[in-house]
Amino acid sequence: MAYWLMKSEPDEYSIDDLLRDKKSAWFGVRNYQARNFMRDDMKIGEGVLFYHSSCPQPGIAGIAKVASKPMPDKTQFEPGDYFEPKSTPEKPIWICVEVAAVKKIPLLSLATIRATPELESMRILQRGNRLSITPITDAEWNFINQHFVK
DNA sequence: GCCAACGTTGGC
DNA sequence: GCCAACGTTGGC
Repeated sequence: MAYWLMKSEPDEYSIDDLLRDKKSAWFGVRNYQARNFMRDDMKIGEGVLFYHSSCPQPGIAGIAKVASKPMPDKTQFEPGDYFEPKSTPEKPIWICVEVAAVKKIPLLSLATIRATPELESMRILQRGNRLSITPITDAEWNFINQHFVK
């Protein structure tokens, strides 16, 4: 069992959107490392911290879980921002999973994460980290659930 | 809007 | 395969 943090810009897709939809494909990831986590490592039922990025109040806004096996990201075949000319249905380049809402939590702000010694190991705090999907350790997951999830 | 950090591209 | 140039991310 592993745990994950997934970033989303709330203007694009927020925890409230996921609660409304119950479940959503995590399409639009165009980074190989993040894709590989979805394709190779994420398993149905694993816990996800839903992180709001590029917004006035960045931080962890809710809990979700992995809800499907890996599947082709269909937006790579559609005209628009996510189109990938090198992809074919037989050999899709971009892979995603579905994510299901669990609950919203009181915002665990980036500032609070920074100020919490038990969370200083989190990948999102490390220098230059830009990955939109990062693993979360058991210790980090348990600490956040005990202290910040109601 | 700025800028540090990192990823990707493409010429050689 | 190297590496400079460019693009993107994301906090501030």
